[in-house]
Amino acid sequence: MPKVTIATVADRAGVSRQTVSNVLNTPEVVREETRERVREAITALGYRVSQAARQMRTGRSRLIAVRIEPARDGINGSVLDRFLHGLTDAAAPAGYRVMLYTATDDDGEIATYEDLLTAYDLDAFVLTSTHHGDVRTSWLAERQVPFVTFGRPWGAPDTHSWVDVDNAAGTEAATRHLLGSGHRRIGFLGWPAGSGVGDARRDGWATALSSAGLPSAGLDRAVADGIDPGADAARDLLPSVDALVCASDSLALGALRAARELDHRCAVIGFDDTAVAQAVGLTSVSQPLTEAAARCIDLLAGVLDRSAETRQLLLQPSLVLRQTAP
Amino acid sequence: MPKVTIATVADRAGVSRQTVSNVLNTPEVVREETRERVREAITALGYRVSQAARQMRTGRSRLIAVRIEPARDGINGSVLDRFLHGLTDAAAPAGYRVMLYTATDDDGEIATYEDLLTAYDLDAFVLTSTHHGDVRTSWLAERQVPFVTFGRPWGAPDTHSWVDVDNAAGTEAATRHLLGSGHRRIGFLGWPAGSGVGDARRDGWATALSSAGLPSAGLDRAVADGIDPGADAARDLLPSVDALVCASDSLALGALRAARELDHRCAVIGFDDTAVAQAVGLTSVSQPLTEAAARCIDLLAGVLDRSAETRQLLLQPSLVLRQTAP
DNA sequence: TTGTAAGCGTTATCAC
DNA sequence: GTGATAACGCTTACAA
Repeated sequence: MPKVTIATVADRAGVSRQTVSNVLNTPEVVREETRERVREAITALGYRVSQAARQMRTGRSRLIAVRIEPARDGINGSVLDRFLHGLTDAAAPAGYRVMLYTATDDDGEIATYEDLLTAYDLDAFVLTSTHHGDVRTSWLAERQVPFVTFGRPWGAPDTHSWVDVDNAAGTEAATRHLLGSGHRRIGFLGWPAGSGVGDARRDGWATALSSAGLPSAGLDRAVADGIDPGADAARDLLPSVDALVCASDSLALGALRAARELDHRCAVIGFDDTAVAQAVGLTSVSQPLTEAAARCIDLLAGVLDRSAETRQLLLQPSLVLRQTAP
Repeated sequence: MPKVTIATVADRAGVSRQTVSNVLNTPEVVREETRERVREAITALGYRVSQAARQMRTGRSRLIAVRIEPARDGINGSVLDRFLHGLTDAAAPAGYRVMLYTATDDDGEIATYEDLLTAYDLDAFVLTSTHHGDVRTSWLAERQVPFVTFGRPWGAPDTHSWVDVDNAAGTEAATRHLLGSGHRRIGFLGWPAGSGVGDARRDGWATALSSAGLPSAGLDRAVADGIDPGADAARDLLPSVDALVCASDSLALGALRAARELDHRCAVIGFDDTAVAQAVGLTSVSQPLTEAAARCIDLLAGVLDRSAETRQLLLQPSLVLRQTAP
C-alpha cells in the first residue's frame, strides 16, 4: 500500500496540508465541520503522523529513556522489571514510548545521555537507583534536560520532580504489625549506614519501637545484602529477639534459614515483596511500583509541558501478610 | 552550544556536505586523506548524526521493539528481564536501540505493530513467548516486517529466523544427573500437553529414562504452573518416586514443600534458575539468556541487511547444581 | 479560517 | 573523488 501522508489526507478531505496539520496540533483553530471531515479522512486512510518528520521540525521525539539494570543478586531485580512495565504502560496513553539503555556506572550512563540526546533527540529520562552524590541529576539539570527520578535526591536539593516510596513508613508498619501480634523483642537486619534507602528502613523500625516505649539499642545489625550475610547476622541476633524486620527479602530469607537451623521461633518480615517472598510465604513490605511508574509519567508530562512546577511524591507501601508473620 | 550538523563538519573539513555523508555511510568511496580530515572534524566538533533526519531519508529508524510482559506469577518473570538486558546490551554496539511496548494479547500486540511501524518506522521486532497458532508471526511475515523470535515457531513452518533454548536437552541433562546420583524412580512435574515448551521439557525427561532402560509411564503429572498445583501433584506422585524433574521453578518449589510436609526424601530439579532457585538452594536448569539475546541481534542484523538468509539457532541450557540435587 | 512557502538534517542521483 | 540539487513528511510563520 502507498504511504499515507498529510497530503493524502488533505486531498481526500479537500483541504490544504496545513489544515490537516492544524487539526492534529491545534484543533481549536479549525472550524468544526472541516475538522470532522479531516478526522474522517484520517481514520478512513489509517493515517499516522511520521514521528521522524515531526521530530525534525519540533526537535521532540516523544521518547523517554530508562536504564535497565542487570538482575543484581537476582532476588531484588524483579522490582525494576515491574517498574518498567508500569512505565511503558503509563507512557503509551500519554503519547510517549520507552527506550532502554544499559550502563555500568554513572559516568557511562552520562556518556549514553549524550548519544541519546544528540542522535535520538530524547525528550526525557527516568532515573532509578538514585544515591548520595549522584552526578547524573546535576549533569541533566545543567543541560536543562527534562527528567524525573524514582527515588529522592539523597542529600541533594529538591530541585527536580521525583517519586519515591516511603521506606520508613514501610518498616514502621511492619514493626507495628509485629507489636500488634504481641512481639516485644523486635530486631532489625539492614545495610551499613549511608544508603538513603537503608537508613530510612532502619528509621521506621526504630520509630515504631520507641513510640511503643521499647528500646531498640543493640537490636539491629548492618550487613551487605544477601542471604548468607542475612543468615550470619540473624544467628548473632536471634538469642535476643523473637521477631525480625529486614531491609530486603534476601536478608529476610537468610534470617529464616538461621531461625530454622537454630530451631528458634522467630517472626520475619522482608522488604520488596519479591517473587521469593511469595514463594516461601514471607511476609513483606510491598512497594506500589505500577503506581510509582504512573506518577513518574505524570510528573514528566508536567516537566515536558513546562506547565507544572517540579513536584515531589511520596507513596505509601503496604504490608503483604504471609506465614512468617501472619 | 549551537547544533552541529554535517554542514558544520563540512565547513570545518573544507569539503561538501555530501562528502561528509559519504565518509559516514560509504567510507570506501572517499580518498583516505579527505576521509581522515573529515573524521577529525567529526570528533573535534562532537558531531552525531540526527537519527530523525536520516530516518526521513532512509525510512529506517535503527529501533527494535520488544514487548515487556507483566511479571506473571512473579517467579518466572525475571527470565524476560535478563533477556531484555542482554538484548539492549547487544543491540547498542550494532547501532540499534530497544524500544518497549506492552500488550495484553496477540491482537492487541498486532495493533501496536501498526502504530509502531507507521508512526515510528520501527526496523524490527523481537518476539518472545511464541506459541502454537501464533498470529503475530504470520502478520509480520505477510507485511515483510523484519523480525526474529526467541522461541521456535511451534507448529508453523520455519520460514523466519529464530533462537531457542533446547528445552528437551535441559530436562534430559537434569534426569541424567539424577540417574548418575543413583536415583532410579524419577518423576516429572509438567504442564498440560499442547504448549511446545512444556512438551519438550517432558520429552527430555522421558528420553533420558528410556535410554537408561527405565519406564516413565505413570511417573508424570500435568498441572497448571504454580507452587500450589506443584505441591498437590507432588503429593500424589511422591510415594512412587525418589526424585522429581520439574518444568518450572514454581512447580519445583511446590514439590519441595510437599516433600517436606510428607517428610519424604526426594531430590528436586527445577527449570529457569530463577532468583527463587538461588534463594532456596534449588538445583535448576539455566537458560543462556544473555547469549540468546545476543544471537537474536545477530540474526536480526542479517535479516535487516538482507545479506543472510533465515537461520535457526538452538542453544544448550546448563544445569546449576544446588542442595536439592547436588 | 484556510492556503503558501520555507526549512528541519540527511542521503540518493547525477553531474563534474 | 567530489560537489550541487532534490526529496523525505512535517510544522510554523505569514499571507490571503
